[in-house]
Amino acid sequence: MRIGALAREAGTTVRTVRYYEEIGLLPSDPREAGSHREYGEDDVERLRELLRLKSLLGLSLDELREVMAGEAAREVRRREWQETSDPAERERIVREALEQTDSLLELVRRHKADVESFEAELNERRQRQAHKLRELVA
Amino acid sequence: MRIGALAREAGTTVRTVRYYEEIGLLPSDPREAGSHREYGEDDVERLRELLRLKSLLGLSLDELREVMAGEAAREVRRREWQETSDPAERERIVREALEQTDSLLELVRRHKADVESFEAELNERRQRQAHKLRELVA
DNA sequence: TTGCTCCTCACGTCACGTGAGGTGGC
DNA sequence: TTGCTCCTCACGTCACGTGAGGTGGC
Repeated sequence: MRIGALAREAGTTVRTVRYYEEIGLLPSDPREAGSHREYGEDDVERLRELLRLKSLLGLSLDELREVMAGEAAREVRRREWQETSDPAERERIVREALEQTDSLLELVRRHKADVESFEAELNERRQRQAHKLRELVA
Repeated sequence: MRIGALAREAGTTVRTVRYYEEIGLLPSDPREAGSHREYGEDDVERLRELLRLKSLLGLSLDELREVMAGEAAREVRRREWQETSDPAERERIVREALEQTDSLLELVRRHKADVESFEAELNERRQRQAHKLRELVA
């Protein structure tokens, strides 16, 4: 899969993918200078998650880098998982993955709470306006 | 109220206020060159609303300008309201205000739906991980 | 061979941050 | 008079957009 396909699948532009690689948000396995980049399905997923965290929660690329420290660890965990069959090891890996998911959920819920409080404020405003309208029509 | 107080009250910086004035998001009543800007309580409210629409929904300043066409109209409505006592006129004004509030609510609800669908996806991921953990421990 | 996509500079833009140097009001 | 805040340039930065000019793969 080349860069154009990746960008299309993830819903962004080729330039954004190159920029994310430049600043280290996406992996840049060493290529011959001028040769094409190659990507897989997990790159699509990773990029999609980055884009959603950015557009929905408004995180900066620096903040994304911190969150993605967890995401990079996620891939490492997958590989470790394949390489071990020790149940104790596997349990540790799953517990780490759970922690990462929980911290993302925390972020999303906090943001949702802010959105809901704004929504509530607008609803009150609507109530007042509707009330005023009823007064006038009555 | 001067620019520093306005920025503090609204939770932003002096530079941002000046920039918003420069691009026409905040009013720039003509001053003598070099003299101080003056603001009131409604400027605080307007700025707060701008900042929330930007940070929560991720709107660009161009998009804010469109939304604020409605907000500017809101102030105009307030003045019109004071100047008329004709019930038909007043009814029209309130109906316009309601429409503006409803369109903001639409924006907020759409965004909230996106956030909730991301939250749901993370919750599913959490479920799968918790399930895997139970398998390992059992 | 012809299109389409890819590559690397490199300058432009949006939304401000951050001094530089100077002036106004309690 | 001394601080603090204000003012206007103006250059810097972050997260890309947008060509310019050239190369690679079906």
